[in-house]
Amino acid sequence: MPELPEVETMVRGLRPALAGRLLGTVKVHDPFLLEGTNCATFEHLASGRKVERIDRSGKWVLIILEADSGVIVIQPRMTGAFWLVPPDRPEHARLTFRLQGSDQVVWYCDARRLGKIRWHDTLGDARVACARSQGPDALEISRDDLAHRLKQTSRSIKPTLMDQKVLAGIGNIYADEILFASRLHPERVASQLKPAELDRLHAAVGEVLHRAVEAEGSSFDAHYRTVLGLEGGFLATNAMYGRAGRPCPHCGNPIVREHIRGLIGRSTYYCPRCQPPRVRRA
DNA sequence: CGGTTACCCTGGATGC
DNA sequence: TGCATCCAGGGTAACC
Repeated sequence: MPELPEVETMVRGLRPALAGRLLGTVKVHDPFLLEGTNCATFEHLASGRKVERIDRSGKWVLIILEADSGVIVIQPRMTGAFWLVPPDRPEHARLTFRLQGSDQVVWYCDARRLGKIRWHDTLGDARVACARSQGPDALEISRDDLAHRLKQTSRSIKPTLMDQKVLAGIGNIYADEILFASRLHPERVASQLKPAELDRLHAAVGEVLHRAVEAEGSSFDAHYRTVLGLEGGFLATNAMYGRAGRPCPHCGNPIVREHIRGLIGRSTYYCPRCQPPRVRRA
């Protein structure tokens, strides 16, 4: 469930706790999440290093160590989360960062163990790994780059927006909000959007994601919390996600929940009146 | 090769 | 009350 706004909230919360700090012991509690290296190697490489800064790439968290001595990349995927507050080890803790000269501990927890933890020797290696599986960040992509990328596929617009190789950061919740704000049906063919529709879509990507970052993301159950354990506020004000049968905030007609073509097993919420499958005649 | 589907994993909600 | 089933969905692999 962490999409771009939730991961951005994690990164902003981690910065004051980790940036510029010297790591003490780093401990992996669950080797299942670790890819490309073993626990002993990872712990040896990371422990005792100074954190230079925390970055985000799409839905990934990058913990960049000083003097290009390594990068820890964490993909929270569905249920990964960071915790600063609990003094004792929380449930589902998979990775622990202790800090030198402090009692502060940063926990990475992941109930469903879908998340991934990777070590990269250099920032260059980490950037290559990001670029291999992610397109431009959704908050940075230009209108023309987005338009060009959507032209390349005959898929529906919703699964295309959620394809991290097209642009990085959008998942199921924000795809629905963005398409509502753009007045586009989720099954519109990505390559057939008109220039005016591409304008609306590009504006909506930035507008919706910025609004969600301001609200510190979305929480619909205990899985996602900010690093202080607080709920994100986005779902208190959102238009579509989780609101089947309730009135569309624009036209008042009931919001529909469906499984759309190309996205089996995931719910899509939209307004059939405001988001018609084809362009209405003017 | 592009598009679609199955599967990974676990906890909470729902159904009988 | 208890057990089985379903559902959440990010991402990748395998499939057609």
